[in-house]
Amino acid sequence: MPERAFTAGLRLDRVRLNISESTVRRLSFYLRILEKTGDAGVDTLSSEELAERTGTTAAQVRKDLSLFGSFGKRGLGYAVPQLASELREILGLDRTWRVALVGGGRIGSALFEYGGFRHRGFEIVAVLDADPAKVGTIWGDVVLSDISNLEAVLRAESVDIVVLTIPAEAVPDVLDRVVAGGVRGILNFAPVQLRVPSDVTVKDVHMVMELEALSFALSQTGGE
Amino acid sequence: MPERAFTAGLRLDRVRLNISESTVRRLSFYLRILEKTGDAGVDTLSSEELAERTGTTAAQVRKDLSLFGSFGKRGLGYAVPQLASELREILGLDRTWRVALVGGGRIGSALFEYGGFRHRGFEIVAVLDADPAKVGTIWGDVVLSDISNLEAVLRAESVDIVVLTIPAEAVPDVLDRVVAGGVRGILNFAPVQLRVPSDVTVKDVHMVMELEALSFALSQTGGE
DNA sequence: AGGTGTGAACACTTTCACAGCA
DNA sequence: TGCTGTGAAAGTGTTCACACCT
Repeated sequence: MPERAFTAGLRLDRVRLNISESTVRRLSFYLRILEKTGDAGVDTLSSEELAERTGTTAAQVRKDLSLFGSFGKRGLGYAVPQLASELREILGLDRTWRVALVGGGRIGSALFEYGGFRHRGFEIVAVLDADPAKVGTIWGDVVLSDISNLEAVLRAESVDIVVLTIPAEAVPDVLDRVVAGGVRGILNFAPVQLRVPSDVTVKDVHMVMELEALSFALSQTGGE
Repeated sequence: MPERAFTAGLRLDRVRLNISESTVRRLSFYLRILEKTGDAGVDTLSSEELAERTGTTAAQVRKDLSLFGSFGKRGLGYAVPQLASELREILGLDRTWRVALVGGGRIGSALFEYGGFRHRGFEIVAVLDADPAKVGTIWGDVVLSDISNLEAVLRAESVDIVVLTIPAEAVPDVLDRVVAGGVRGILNFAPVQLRVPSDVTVKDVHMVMELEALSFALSQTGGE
């Protein structure tokens, strides 16, 4: 792995440091804003401006960034393209990730159709489902595989990340085989707790739970 | 030692108390587990068992529940149907919520197709889009409306919650009109920060940011 | 004995406030 | 002067440990 002398010390720190979930989510948001303002021809942004556009505070922005290095210029702010490039490297977005979609049902096909993943470097290289009627159908430039070949497909395609959109009942069996297939990152849409080895990272997207949280919030304020 | 008021006052406290995001998300998860185990014929669950199934700790479960009342029986645990019913009431799920889907593009139509919302009491009563070619098309039992009628449709259908699946550029204008339409809950899929009055609640679903968080996690451990 | 409810301790995150540099 | 980078303070959320009840 190539190292740059300039930031070499910081690079090493970051594996030891415990970077919080919330910090990472904000970094991703900062990057989005930087790309957007960069396209608009702006070449410098202050922590204050970044904070305003991402709904946080200037101090928070500076703290988040300072965990990884000193990217700003005092009195000026941050150089947009440079910081964007740093963030891409920090987030591991300076490469393409190979993604398998496990579950070709409604959510699965929706995510595939959506297409927003590919633009940001997440390429769907395989789609799998248990339904024999779906196996062999063409999805974009991918042929849907039988989930019984899960491990083999994951290894053959060098899959880094699995997007899991199967029903809750199917999870225990499929999850074991995803892990056995060497995958260490899972984006989970099934409304169950995934139990995985500590070297596997899971991020959950639970839309219904978010709706229920809205329901809670509306009930609170509405009842006053 | 100061004497505490008897538990009768807790219901009232709950509007004043600040319940954290994470607590609400866990409550929603507890409810799911309770419904699942209830269907399986189990009628008592300990905090330990609930914790195990939701990926948290027994102390956390008890703390979360104790914010709203004393629902358990010492030495026994929690009665499944009773606690489920309490949680539904706490979360405001003892009613139906009227939802409008604003944005009939890929994500929007995917969410509509998905159908998982209706089962949990979130009924989609309107779909809106700016594309003239889509206006008038039939979505289930709903006719897609022109987004230029947004406020009127929201009021006519007594919409409680908007699911926002429009492109980032369209957000500022549409958001103002959603708020003007009297909606106080928004499930946002657009990758921008929504600025809303304090009586409006927003929950974000940012799938690409979750993928980027996975990318970060994989880059960290992979480099060691 | 067994498991809840809860104050107190602890850990983590955010905000403050200001030194230091362009 | 303007804005970053960062220790210290404040605030929030989680875990511990045990009294208490069935």
